[in-house]
Amino acid sequence: MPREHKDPEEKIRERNIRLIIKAGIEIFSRKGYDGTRIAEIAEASGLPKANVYYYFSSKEQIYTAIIEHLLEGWDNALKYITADREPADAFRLYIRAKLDYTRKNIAESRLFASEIIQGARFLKKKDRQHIRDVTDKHVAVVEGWIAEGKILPVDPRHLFIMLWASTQFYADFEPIAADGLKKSRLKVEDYEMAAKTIAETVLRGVLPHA
Amino acid sequence: MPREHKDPEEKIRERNIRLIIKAGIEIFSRKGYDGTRIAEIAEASGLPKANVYYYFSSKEQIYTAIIEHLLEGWDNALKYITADREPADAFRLYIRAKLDYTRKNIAESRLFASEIIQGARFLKKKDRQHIRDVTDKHVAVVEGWIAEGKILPVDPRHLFIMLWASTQFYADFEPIAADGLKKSRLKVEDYEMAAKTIAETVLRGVLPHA
DNA sequence: TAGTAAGTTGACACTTTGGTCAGGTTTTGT
DNA sequence: ACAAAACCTGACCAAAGTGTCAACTTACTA
Repeated sequence: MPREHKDPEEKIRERNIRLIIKAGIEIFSRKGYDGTRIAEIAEASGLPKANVYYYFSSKEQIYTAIIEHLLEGWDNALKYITADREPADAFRLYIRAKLDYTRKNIAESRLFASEIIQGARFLKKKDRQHIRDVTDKHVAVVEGWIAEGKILPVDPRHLFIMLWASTQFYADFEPIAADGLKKSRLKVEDYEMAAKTIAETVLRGVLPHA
Repeated sequence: MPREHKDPEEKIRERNIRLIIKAGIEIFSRKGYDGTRIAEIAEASGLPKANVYYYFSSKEQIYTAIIEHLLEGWDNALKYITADREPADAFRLYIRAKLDYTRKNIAESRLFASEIIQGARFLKKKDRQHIRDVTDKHVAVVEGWIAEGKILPVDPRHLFIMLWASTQFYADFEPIAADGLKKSRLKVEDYEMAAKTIAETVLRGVLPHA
């Protein structure tokens, strides 16, 4: 067990932890929790295994640190659904931001997906609660729009699941998405086309008249 | 290595293989490939580990047998997109069938998702080709509908990804879907509501006038 | 610049795991 | 009933995995 350190802002410490987290994201995302070996994280981060254990007392601690870390980044893409925007703009921004974020953070996305598929074993209660709170807020906004007649009456929760699922898919299931698009790998243009298709379809699906 | 057997329809063999596959689906889906231990599959299937190895020569062989097995079942839900149907009916049937299949085969769905997230390491070339072929066929049908003016010009490939992603999500990411819906677990009604929302939204999104 | 805190690491202990095997029992065909 | 084929399994490896530790080096501080 590593000793308690005093914790001013240290240089070496920060750098090494960053390296470990970065390597961890990459490897956990490809191998899942159980499939990942600390030795591999050590190698990928350029540190000897024992040094990894100097900073983290267990595999689980590395993993949960990563989960914590990626949940922070998540929130940013989800801030576009606000009542003062027009629904069309809000959804378009949301879809683009989400696709952009997942494209630039594919490993994190997959790691999170892996964690959920395997039953959210290490996702803390407070983190799940946070996700629920954010969802509730967005749902309330959509319900407001429905009440104002700005969008058609559609179940907001299922609607968000649709958006989340559709945007997430390109990163999490890239091999299948690429096969479906007849590409060998996805490029930026594919993500742009995805944003366009999802936005157009969903907007026509929820906006009145049109 | 197990010897070659003559292979008439055997009773014991079939039963044991079925038990192993069944247990394997359950455990591989929860733990991923690397996280699964043969001993656990053995225990869950009620057979001693050595007996499992009597029927399968390696962990990988069990795993690929399962993948093969679930891809067969997959095709059935995907047969509803045919040119002689009206688009609205075809999409509705497709969405319902897909959600139904995933709901009744959650473990398989997750296993497949796990496999893809981890880079489709064991998905054979021919299986990927098969998926591509089926997609191509469906894409052609949708393109036909577009040419006839029966649906709006939308990228068929991204459209199918949207549908696949949305339907898949409820099974693969059940904890998150449940959180999003403010339920502790998903029930049949939730899947029905999902089908309704997805179908309504997408249909309004791709059908003309409406 | 001396002393202490922080960081580093090879080697090791212990456990788990995939896979093997030799010899046993049951089933099947004749 | 007999032999052959199919089936079963406890005991056993070698490899790989997690986590530990004592001794060493480097970095900071007064």
